[in-house]
Amino acid sequence: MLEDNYNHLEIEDKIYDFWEKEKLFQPKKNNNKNYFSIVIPPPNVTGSLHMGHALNNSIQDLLVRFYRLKGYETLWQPGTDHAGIATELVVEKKLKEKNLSKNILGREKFLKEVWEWKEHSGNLIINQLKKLGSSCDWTQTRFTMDKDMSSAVIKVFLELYNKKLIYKDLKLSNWDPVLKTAISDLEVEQKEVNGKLYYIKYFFNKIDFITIATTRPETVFADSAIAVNPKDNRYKNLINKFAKIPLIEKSIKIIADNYADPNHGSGAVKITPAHDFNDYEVGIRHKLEKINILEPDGKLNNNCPKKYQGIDRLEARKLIVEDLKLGDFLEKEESIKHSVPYGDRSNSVIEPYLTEQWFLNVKKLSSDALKAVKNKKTTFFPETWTKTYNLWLKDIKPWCISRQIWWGHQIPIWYGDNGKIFAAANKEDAQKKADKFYKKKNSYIKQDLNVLDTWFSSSLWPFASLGWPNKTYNFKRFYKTSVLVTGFDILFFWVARMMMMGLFVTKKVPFDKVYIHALVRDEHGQKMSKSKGNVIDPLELIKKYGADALRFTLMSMASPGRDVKLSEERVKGYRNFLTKIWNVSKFCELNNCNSNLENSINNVKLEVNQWIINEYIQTRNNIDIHMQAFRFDEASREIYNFVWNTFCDWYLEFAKSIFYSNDQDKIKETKKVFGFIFSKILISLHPFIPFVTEELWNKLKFMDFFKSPLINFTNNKEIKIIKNNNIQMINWLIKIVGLIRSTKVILQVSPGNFVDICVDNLSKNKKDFLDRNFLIFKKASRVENLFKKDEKNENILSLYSEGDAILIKFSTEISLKEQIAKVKQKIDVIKNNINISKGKLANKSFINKAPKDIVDKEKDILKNLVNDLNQLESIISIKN
RNA sequence: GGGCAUGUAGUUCAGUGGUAGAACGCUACGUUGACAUCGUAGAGGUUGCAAGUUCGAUCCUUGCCAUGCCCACCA
Repeated sequence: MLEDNYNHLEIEDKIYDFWEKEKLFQPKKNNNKNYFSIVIPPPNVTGSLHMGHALNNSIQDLLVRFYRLKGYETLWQPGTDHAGIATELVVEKKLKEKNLSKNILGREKFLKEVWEWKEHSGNLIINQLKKLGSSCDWTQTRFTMDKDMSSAVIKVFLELYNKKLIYKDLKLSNWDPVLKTAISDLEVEQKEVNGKLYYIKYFFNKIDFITIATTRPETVFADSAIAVNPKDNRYKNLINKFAKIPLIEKSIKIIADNYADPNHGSGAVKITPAHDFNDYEVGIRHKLEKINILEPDGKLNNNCPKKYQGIDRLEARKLIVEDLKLGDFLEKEESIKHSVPYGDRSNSVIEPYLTEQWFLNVKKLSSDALKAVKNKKTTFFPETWTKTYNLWLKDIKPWCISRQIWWGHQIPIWYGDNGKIFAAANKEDAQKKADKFYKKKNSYIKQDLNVLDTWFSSSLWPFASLGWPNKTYNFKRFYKTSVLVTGFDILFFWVARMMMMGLFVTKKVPFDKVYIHALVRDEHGQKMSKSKGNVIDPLELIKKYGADALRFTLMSMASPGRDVKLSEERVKGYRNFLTKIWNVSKFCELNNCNSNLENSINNVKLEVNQWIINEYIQTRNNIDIHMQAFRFDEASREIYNFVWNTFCDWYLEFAKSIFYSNDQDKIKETKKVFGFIFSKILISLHPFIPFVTEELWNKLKFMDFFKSPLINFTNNKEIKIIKNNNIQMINWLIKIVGLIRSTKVILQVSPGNFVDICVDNLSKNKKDFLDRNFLIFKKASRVENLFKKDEKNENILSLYSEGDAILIKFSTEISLKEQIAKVKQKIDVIKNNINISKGKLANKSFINKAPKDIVDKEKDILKNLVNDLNQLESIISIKN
């Protein structure tokens, strides 16, 4: 027996263990060409599940389960990402608690710590994904720092290096002084802040000076010129003269360059090639000296006066401004709003900093990536993201791929004496190369200390996680992958780079389609953040309402191109849906509705049973259409409406009437159909709410019957719509029931009261239909008997709807006041509609230009309206 | 500065060139047989504003307004 209430806490873990133990997440090999594969966006190994993951993985699991049930050979490839900087920060924080630091430990010991941390906490996120119901093939789980993944990374690096697409360069890069590493352009966030613009005087002699404006006065020591616009008449005569940098009295030249904007600041700008990207370019044009004034940690170095050395640049700024004031070098200061670059991980001010870094020439790779999307080898959904993708790739800059941290793939480059470079897959190979070059044994080599940007290995994920470069079954069978499901926030970081690398390495696009979902926000549309305190923890919701409820909520709200605004109320609502389904199955069990019908569906005779079969097929077809179009919101709505509004509200009630009758044939057939459709419902619902459906499949013995757990039940015999026009008339019957019910409410007759009706004025077809289906009609409408139309009684009323007329007789006195008022209201509405309709039909252009079926439809509408109007008016005249 | 979205019921969102839909919420009422985590009925709309195309626009076009996001730059 089924328990009274659905208890997700007991069931979800139990069901998950069952799936996992039975190895039901592994691809079921088939010999047809249909396969479906997804690689998971690997979560950070040290991360924990947030609402974005919940949405992302619910969508993936929905797709994977949907296609698995369709009989596709299906793989969901899982894994985690080593997340270089993020993980290093976490471990460093841990060390700090123990009064340790990575520098105290040294590289080797530190990395050991990180590995230990990974072993210790790396399964957390995976276990959380399991809570959600994710049906990944965990036996294939990969980690981006695993041996295989690492050798894939090195192989690709060397290939790119040998093609000269990876190169080393000394130039300005974004430098994070807290993390003490270079970062890529993408990792820099511009933030609008309140700052000051300082106007500083550079003197030519004791009296004359030129004023420049800067937001960064601390960089004066790095100045190597002052630029003015050659067309700027104010400064024309100063070009090629020398002015002195305040505080250090160093002379720098005034140069002419179009970069100087006469309308900006004072029109004269100081040029600091080593600390500003634009100035760097100017410096190259004018062959200016690059003076670096910062230590890697952002403190001023010995290129600055002693007084400021060792002081952080932001602190030094204040000191220098004070000193400029004292020396009368400061003309004025202005408060301004300007944007300042911040590191997305450390949240510190990023410095343009002159260092030697490794770069990947992505420009060369981008053209194939653009072409592939243009030729629709890969398509985006929603399509509009294509534009964003194109825009970014068209204007792509070299990717700085080296990081001065320790946790990551160390760059496979070795240096010999004099900095001679040996690129090799491992130390032995490098040694051999070096020895050959230096013509001696055990020549000195040292590996490059840098590691690769985490996104470098991530960009290889679709093929490397499937086993490349080995010719594994999974790689051959499942690449290119079917869909990539991801958020728009990593479109550049990840998606575009995977496209480039995938095409470069495998010559194939890594995925057929890219589904881009939006952000999950709170119910007011606010971004969830710890500081706002509006973070909804998916695990808490799962605990409270079940993973199924959370999943269904997320799917129902996953409308394309829109953020998901999540409120707990919604989750509660869908929890109720689960309860509803649970209760249907109790009904199913109570009435022994469990049978296979697939082979005898053509023998179903009752119209109501034929009707529900057709309604189901229609629903299933619609779900298929929506799923293929990535309309998970529409798909979930479709099944929700069918289950609740069609199956429960009507069919189940109809079935009751039959079950409680004496007609054994009808009972037998209806029980079969009820069980059959319910089993189909469980199948259709399973991708959305896998736990409860699997549990019920099992409990209702569908599993015994179909010889398969629901998760990979694929023996779906095609069932077809039953062709019989009368079946549709169940919907008409439902409308008549509604008419009787609402009439009772208007007249304030208790809904429990029975009435008699007269249907003599209906068409023969409808009368016959009602007669055949009187059993189910009777209970739903609470109609006791039929009466003849010549009967006279005070309590008889006519009801009209769309050309149908029935009489209704109440057993008690009724007050018609309410009804009359209602009818008058209705008459007004109809009159108004008649006017609109008449106006349309009187319009010659409409008649001539509108399509014929529209005009005919309009004529029909008018006919029905006039008909209803006449009948309604006759009621009023009688009752008055 | 450039670009991309989004404005529809109280709220969150669908949808359609031909009489505007759902869920939640709200109101009233409860028919013994799965379910009160329920059922029945109902109220609720100038589809952001304006112009254009059209026989007809909520839908297509343009402009404006509002909101959100992305990219670039800002001495």
